[in-house]
Amino acid sequence: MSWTDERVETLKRMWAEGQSASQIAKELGGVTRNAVIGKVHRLGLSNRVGGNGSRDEIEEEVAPATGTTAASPAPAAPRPEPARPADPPRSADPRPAPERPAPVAPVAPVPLRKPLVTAGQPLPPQPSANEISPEALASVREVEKRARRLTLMELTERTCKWPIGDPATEDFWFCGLPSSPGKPYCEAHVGVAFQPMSARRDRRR
DNA sequence: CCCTGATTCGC
DNA sequence: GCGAATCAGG
Repeated sequence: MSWTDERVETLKRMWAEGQSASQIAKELGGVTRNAVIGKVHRLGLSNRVGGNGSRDEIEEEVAPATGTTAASPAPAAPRPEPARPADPPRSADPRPAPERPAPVAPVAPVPLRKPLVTAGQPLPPQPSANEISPEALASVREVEKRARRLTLMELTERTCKWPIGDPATEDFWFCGLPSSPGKPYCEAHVGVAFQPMSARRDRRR
């Protein structure tokens, strides 16, 4: 595989989206995450800066470094300190605003997520204490106490993706325990997710 | 152990 | 330019 324009484009897009190198490699196929990372660096977009506010330049280039540890006390960065846009803009302002209702914090501490998933159709499995073996149910209850409570983004190919709680509220997370190889759920949840046809024969009436 | 990105260096 | 091997972490 070679880096065609299209593949590079995909790489750039996914990298900008914050996808990991391994995910990108998987998507592209035919390359490893190392290849992706290597390419990312060659493209000069190693610093994953999409819209981050903290601009920390790492412009250190201590040249000498002769064998032993150079005891140079560091050049002491000059730090120009660009300009403090504190509030001088309102230079000749004879009558400052009476009062500011609120300082207004630049960032809301709480995302204020509520209707993340409005009551929709595709509510996942959710065992309805229906026709599930008692032992399997017990196992699930037990396991859910130890669930890792992962968020959607934290799931990987080998974490249990069993949803727990109400998707419409904050009380929602994914099991996250190690999933059975090749299965989407951990052992306990596999037990309730995949039922033999024989075991679930009619109940609809 | 799973994963992440960073770097090196022979090709 | 490429990417496996390796490094350095979480």
